[in-house]
Amino acid sequence: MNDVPGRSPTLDDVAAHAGVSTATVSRFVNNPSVVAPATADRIRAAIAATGYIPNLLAGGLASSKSKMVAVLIPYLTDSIFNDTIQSMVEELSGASTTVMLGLTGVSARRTEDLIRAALSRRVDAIIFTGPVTPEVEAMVRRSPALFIEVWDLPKEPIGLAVGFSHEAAGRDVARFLMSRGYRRPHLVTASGTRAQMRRDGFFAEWPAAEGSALTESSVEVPSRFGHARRIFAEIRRLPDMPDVVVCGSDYLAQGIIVEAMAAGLRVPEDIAVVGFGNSSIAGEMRPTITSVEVDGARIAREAIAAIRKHGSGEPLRERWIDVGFRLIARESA
Amino acid sequence: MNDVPGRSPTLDDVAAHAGVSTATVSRFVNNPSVVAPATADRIRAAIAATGYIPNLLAGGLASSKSKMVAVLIPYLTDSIFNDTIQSMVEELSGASTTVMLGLTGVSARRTEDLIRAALSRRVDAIIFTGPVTPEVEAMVRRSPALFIEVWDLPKEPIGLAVGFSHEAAGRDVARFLMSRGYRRPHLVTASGTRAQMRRDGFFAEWPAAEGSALTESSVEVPSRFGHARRIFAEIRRLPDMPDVVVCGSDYLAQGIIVEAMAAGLRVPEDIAVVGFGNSSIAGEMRPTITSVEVDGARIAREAIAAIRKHGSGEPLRERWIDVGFRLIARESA
DNA sequence: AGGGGCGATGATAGCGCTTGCATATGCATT
DNA sequence: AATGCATATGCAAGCGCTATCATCGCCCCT
Repeated sequence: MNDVPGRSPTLDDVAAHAGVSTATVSRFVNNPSVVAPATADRIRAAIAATGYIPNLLAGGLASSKSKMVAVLIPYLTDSIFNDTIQSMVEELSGASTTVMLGLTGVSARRTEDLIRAALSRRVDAIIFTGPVTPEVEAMVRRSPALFIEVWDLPKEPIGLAVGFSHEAAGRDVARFLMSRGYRRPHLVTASGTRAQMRRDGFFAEWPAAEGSALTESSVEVPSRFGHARRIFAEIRRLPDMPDVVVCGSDYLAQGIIVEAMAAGLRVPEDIAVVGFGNSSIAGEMRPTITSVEVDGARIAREAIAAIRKHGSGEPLRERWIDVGFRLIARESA
Repeated sequence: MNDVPGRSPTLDDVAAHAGVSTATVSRFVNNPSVVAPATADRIRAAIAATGYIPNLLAGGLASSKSKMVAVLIPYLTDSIFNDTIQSMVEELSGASTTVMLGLTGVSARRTEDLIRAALSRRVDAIIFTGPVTPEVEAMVRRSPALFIEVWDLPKEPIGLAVGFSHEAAGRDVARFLMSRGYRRPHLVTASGTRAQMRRDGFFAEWPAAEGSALTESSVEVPSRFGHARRIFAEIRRLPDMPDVVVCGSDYLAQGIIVEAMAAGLRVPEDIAVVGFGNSSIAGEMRPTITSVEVDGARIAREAIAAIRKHGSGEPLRERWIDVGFRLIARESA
């Protein structure tokens, strides 16, 4: 099957086999419609006969575009981004771009290493979520790669930001709970910046009205199911039980519900719960979980549309794309 | 900061700046210890001054090794592999290899495309899980990339297999449940091959003893939390209630527990539940979930050790690495 | 019939790095 | 002093593509 067993076939092999120049084969590979139909057929046959697989390292070097984008997120496990990543990877693969995945954790050092690695591969874009250190900013600014911050809308994005206002989301949740008559919310906030912003929004909106009280506790990022035991224990020790627990993720919300039920409480009658992210489980849990929906797929699409534009030389017109969010009231609150 | 603003600095720029040849800089970058300390210092300074970032496309082309490995899995969301992937990506990044992530879904077509894409990047290895079609096998066999099938131990691995016997795992669960006195198990099997193997193992082991009955239902892969409603409804319609539900993932097990509790049943007294994979939630759920632990981190380590060996020219001695599994009895069964 | 334009193809100079080979230097050995 | 052998560095030929420019027919228009 393989004409030259020792080494993998190259463009030259295909060209020789098809009786055309390498340039023509290259053109065919990148855009079949520019070669004459008859030639195309011969090349196609030659490719099949030789078992040719393009070498994108060489291609990328020559064209200085890698058709590769880096996706850098903090965690994979139980992560609120999972749905977004899933769509992102699907969309990108569909557009025949390779996804380089990096897990930054909370370490700035690691983030830097990953950015450097991405830049080393001359990625077309870096999709990033998390705090940007000055070092990272410096590296990224002088590179031609498009830098896309997702899930948030920083005041001064380096490249493009695709996300929503966490502060506004926090406010919305506060208003919703007030309107439902809750008076004693307990916030569980993860140490990450975005969660803090939602918390601040909530606090800003919550009225210091009579009979209303606001308590809180914190967890390490990410807001996981497993944190629920400790948090619930903390809540029970509070002098006055809160009437609703506001969580940083649906997983944590799920955990709180499980704990509450194990303690013999009813949700939402005895204690209500609000999640965040509208993960698939939110609608599947019993009771179903009131949550804030973020359109992860849309974030993915917008990011990729921007990458495509940027790739074809078009300058980006906007610096922020606000995809908004939507509070979905379900059974848990 | 950047000496030549228009284009990103190359090895030549650094070499000129440090007053050495490009070869020396290249050697320094790849293995600092081979250049004289004084030279090393000058080069280090030159790199800092120019803001040089190596171009791995060029490097890979020249050395025909990309320091990149492809990780191809079916899903990300709620996936039983999440922990494995997490460790895999961490380990790989630590070894300064880039991870190319591909989501195959259940489509053979897509799998092929992803394998082709990986091969196009001249990845050093492909870490794969899922069924291997003849087309994929053909492509992979003629490439120098190491092909590692994880999570399973196929009879004839193409390259290396790192996993465990699903059939044995199924048998173990069966024996465990018998010993605990369960008599009416209900199996929930996902349509994937590995889940089928566990099921077959379970069936082979389960005795057709008197008073014992075996029922089953099936779900699409992956075995998700969300399937629980339908499955539980199915179970309730059974003429005789099973005494234990055996699930293909801890997420599904979690879902069954939630459904059972919502229906007013006690777990495990009224109905017991067994999960699979020992995801973090297994030990955190209430009740904690009896599950089969698979050492995902070990799979990751073994795979990466093999890649490193393969990279340094050593031939692989073994074709299978059995990491085993361990049934962890907890509260749910 | 001549010229212009266009579509299809070929020739070829890099893209930025690695690496085998050659060279140079220093030091221990005879 | 002559020899040998590490060790440190330079030279230069590619790695397999892409993209620019040039060439060649061929058809259409005047």
